[in-house]
Amino acid sequence: MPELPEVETVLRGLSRRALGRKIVSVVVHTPSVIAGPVEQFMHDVEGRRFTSLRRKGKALAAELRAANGAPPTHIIIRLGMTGQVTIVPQNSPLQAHTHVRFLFDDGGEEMRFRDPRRFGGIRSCSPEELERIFGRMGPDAREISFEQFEAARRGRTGAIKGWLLNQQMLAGLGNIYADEALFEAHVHPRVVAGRISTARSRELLRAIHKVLNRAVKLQGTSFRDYIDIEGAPGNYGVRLRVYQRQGERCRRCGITLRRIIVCGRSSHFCPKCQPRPRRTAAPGRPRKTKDENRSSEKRRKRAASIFHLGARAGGVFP
DNA sequence: GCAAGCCTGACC
DNA sequence: GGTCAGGCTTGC
Repeated sequence: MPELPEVETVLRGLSRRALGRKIVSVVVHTPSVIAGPVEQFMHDVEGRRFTSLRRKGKALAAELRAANGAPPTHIIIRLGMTGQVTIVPQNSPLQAHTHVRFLFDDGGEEMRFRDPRRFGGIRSCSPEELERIFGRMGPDAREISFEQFEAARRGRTGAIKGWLLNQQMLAGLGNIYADEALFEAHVHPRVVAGRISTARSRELLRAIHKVLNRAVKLQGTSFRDYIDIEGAPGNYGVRLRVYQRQGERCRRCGITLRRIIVCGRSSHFCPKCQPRPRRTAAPGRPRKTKDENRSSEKRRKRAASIFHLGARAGGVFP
């Protein structure tokens, strides 16, 4: 799954292969993956050149500039669970679930956004909107200082696992690296975030940085769908210690690894290396189920909402 | 049936 | 305000 290291790998690939190139036209096969009006998106992108790339957490942003000196626009790409960005010849066969194509003016190539599960999406925005969206996220997980980490963690009553996955606390961890870092730091996923000792917390942040840095070096983990810009898988898979290894032996102590659900997410851990705390986060109560039918309207709203674009920020409640 | 990221909304 | 279940999607 694309988490911080996978997005970083895509960014590095794009800076080699897309930076400086001009997009002559955009083909949108699946409008619902674009947040906001498609015409606006095409207008913001066509005829502009990739001038810089940024990443925060799992979000990738590209700055686009026109030749006439108009203010720059940005596109933000979220890969979701199965998103892929590749650069291929324009005549290469179109794979199923290819949603958007950005045609370059030189060399007969194009950038493609493909996403079978459609949890990802793309939007265009102004520099100000980009700052607003990035500003809503916590510090990037690779850059967060221990002081920032502690300030965000203090007083939290939920499980550490859910806290690590909350992008407003720190941005970039998903299920794989959250589990790997918790194992590395000997922390049980159900420990109450705010009750971790300062010493242990320091270990945890060190583990997060270690796991992420190593994964960046190995160009990410390809669990199912992830590939880089050239279509190559990541190499961190062989380094996984707990993720999806339930039933297998812990490489550290030999005991059988387990899988439990914490905050609705599968969590893989070693019962011996990550002992269960005496006090755990209280599980949430069962909620009423919503009896709503799926609709294209709902899908459109969701595409907008993953970038905070929907009714809340857009029109109805400005 | 399960996996995932990330939103909304129901609860405290 | 914090916390977390539910739901979206589709291939395995």
